Amino acid sequence: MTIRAAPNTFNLMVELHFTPDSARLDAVFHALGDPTRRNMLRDLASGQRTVGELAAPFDMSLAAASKHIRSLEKAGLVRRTIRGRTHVCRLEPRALADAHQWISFYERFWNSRFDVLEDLLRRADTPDPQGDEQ
Amino acid sequence: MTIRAAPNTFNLMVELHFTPDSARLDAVFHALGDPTRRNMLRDLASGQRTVGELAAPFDMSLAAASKHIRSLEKAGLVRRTIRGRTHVCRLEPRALADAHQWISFYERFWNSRFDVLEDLLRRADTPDPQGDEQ
DNA sequence: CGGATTGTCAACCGATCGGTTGAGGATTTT
DNA sequence: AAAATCCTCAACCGATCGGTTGACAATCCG
Repeated sequence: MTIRAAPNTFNLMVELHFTPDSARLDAVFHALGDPTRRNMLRDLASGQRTVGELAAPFDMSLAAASKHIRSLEKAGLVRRTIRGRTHVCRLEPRALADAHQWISFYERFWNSRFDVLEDLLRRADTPDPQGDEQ
Repeated sequence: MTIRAAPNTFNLMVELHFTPDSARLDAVFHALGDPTRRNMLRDLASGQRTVGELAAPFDMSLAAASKHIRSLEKAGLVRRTIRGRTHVCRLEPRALADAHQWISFYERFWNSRFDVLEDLLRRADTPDPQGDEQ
């Protein structure tokens, strides 16, 4: 009889090439991939908003907007506090910072003074078989 | 008889609250919202890769990986040049820069020394009706 | 030529997405 | 108590997503 680690969520995620980090980024980028939700975030940058206020600018049912907000919440981009019958939403910048940082890894590829050189280097590491392109 | 602007794609997009800019961000964030595609970008940061090389690390068919690459391409995150029978992919940093810049708008919400003050100010612009929270 | 190699395409599948409607819970207002 | 307000929930719908398989186009190699 061998001692085996009990299967758990974390092992599963590792096995499937997921990390908690990756799962969060999935949710954040997915949330950002919709213009309605991006507009809601813009709105929240000016201050807290109720669900109704967030929904107002959009030509859709309140239920639909509510789902968008829920998705923002799931991604950690928005926090909600219930005050009586109204739900007040605030921007939660941490998740945005995470996404920002992830993208920052690639910053050197667009804002370095050595753009051209770097590009050449990146191309060079697969030797060019002197063929025509296209 | 009135002179009316001929309907065109741009007008349609404006009317529907889309801008070309927004559509691009949709594609970019959507592409980034999948761990397979993010891993592919990481790979491309080390140099150009063929479709086969990009697909190799993943436990999925080549056709599936090919679709991911296509989605990265559609988002402008990757450029492809066909060289004989192999397709060589390179990172295209501009789209990433756009996404990065979009998120940067919110930078003040996470890295300012006035985090707490700003938060108070954002909360303050909707007057607090002295009620209990939750 | 014939056979690998590289990659796309089209059809299909189940799951998720983004929207709707209707019902109703909870709270506030009258 | 009754009505209005704020919002969620559940069921449903068509479209898109992420994967599969099989066929095949194109190129390289023997």
